[in-house]
Amino acid sequence: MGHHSCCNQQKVKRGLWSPEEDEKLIRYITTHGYGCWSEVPEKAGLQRCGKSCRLRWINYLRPDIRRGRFTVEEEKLIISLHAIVGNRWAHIASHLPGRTDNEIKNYWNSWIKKKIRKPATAAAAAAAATTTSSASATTSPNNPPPCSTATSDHHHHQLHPPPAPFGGASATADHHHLQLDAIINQNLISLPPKLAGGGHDDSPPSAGLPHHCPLFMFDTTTGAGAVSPPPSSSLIPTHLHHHHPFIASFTAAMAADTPSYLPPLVDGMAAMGAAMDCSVEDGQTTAAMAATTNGYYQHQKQQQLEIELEEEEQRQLGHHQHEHEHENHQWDEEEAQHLLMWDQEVLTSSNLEAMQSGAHSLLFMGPNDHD
DNA sequence: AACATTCTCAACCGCGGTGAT
DNA sequence: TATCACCGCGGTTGAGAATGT
Repeated sequence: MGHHSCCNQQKVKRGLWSPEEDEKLIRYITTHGYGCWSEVPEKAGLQRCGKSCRLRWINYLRPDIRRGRFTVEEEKLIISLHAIVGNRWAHIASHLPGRTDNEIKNYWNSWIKKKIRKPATAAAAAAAATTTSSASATTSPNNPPPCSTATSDHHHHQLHPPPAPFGGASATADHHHLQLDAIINQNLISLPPKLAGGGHDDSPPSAGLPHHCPLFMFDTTTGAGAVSPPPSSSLIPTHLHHHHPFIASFTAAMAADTPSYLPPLVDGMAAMGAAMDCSVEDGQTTAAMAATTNGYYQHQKQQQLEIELEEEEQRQLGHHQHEHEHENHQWDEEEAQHLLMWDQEVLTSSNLEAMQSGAHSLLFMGPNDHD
C-alpha cells in the first residue's frame, strides 16, 4: 500500500481516526471551512493528507450526516436510481440527504453480496427458468445468470455494473444491466427484513416467482394467478426493451410465462401507508389502492428527481430517441393511458377509481418510469 | 467457551476531470 | 498545448463486530 500522491513528502498518519483528530478537524472546518483540502491538515494540526481529511469529513464528521439503517424509502430510491445511473454513487447520494456515496456503496455491495450468494439455491432455480425457457437476453453467452458471477470469495462479490447503463449500442451495457436487474429483482423477492417491511425475509412470496419481473410494475388487469400479456405485444415499444432495465427484465419474465405476484415493493409501499388490495372476481381483477397523501416522495423532491433522471435517460438514450421519436410519441400519447405512475400527482382518487374500473392495465411505481 | 465464518463500514488507492499556469 | 496540482469519484481493502458452529 502506497501513499497518496498528495502526501508523499509528508509523514502522515493512516488508519482509523482518533477522537482527538476528529475534534481537530471539526474545529478547523467549522471555523475556517474547507476551501482547500490540501491545506486543511497543516492548518488543523493534523498529520493526515488532505484527501484523508476530506474523506473523513464528508463520510463521517459532516454535521448533516445521517446515520443508521436505511429506510424503506431510501432503499427504494437507491434501487430506482441505481437502475438508471448505475454505480454512480455520488449521484445517488445526492438524492439522499445525509447519506454518503460511501455508505450507499457499502450498503449496496453488502446487500448484493449477501443475495448473490444465495442464488445458488433458491434463486438459481427461478433464474434458470427464465433463462432456459425463453430467448431472453439473459441466456446469451454474454448474459450469464447473476449467480454465475458469484464465488465464495469475499472480494469477488463486487458487482460489475455498466459504466454507462444505457450506453448507446453497448451490448455489454445491456448485459450488465440485465444481470444487475436480475439480481435486484431476485433480491427484492428475498428482501432483507428492514426493506421487506412485512418481514418475509428470504422466503419468496410464492414459488417460481418471476425473478426478472420489474421492480415497479404492477399488473392490474389480470387475475392474481396470471400476468398480463407480455408488454412486448403492444404496451411497450420494442426498442425500450433493450434500453430500459425494468422493461427488459419484465419482457424476460413474461417470456418465461411466470406467474404474477404482488411485488415486494408494493408490500413496502403498504408499510409506508399505501395499501393495495388485489382480488379476482369472475376472472377480472379489481385493484383497489389507497394512497396516503404523503405518497412515496415529497412532491418537490420527486419532481426534482424526475427531472434529473429524465435528463439522464435522455442523455443515455441519445440517438435512440431520435430513431424512435415517432414511436415514443405514440407510446406517450396512447400507451401511457394504460399506465399509472406512482406519483402522488398522478395517483389521484379519480385515477384510483379509473383503475378500479379496469381502465389501466399496468402500474408503474418507479420514479424513473415517466415517459 | 472457543473457533470459524460472515458482515459491516471506515479508510485507502488509483484514475479521470478540471482549472491554473 | 502541455504540465501540474488538486479534487471527486468508484473500486477495493482490511479491521473489528456479529453471528454461526
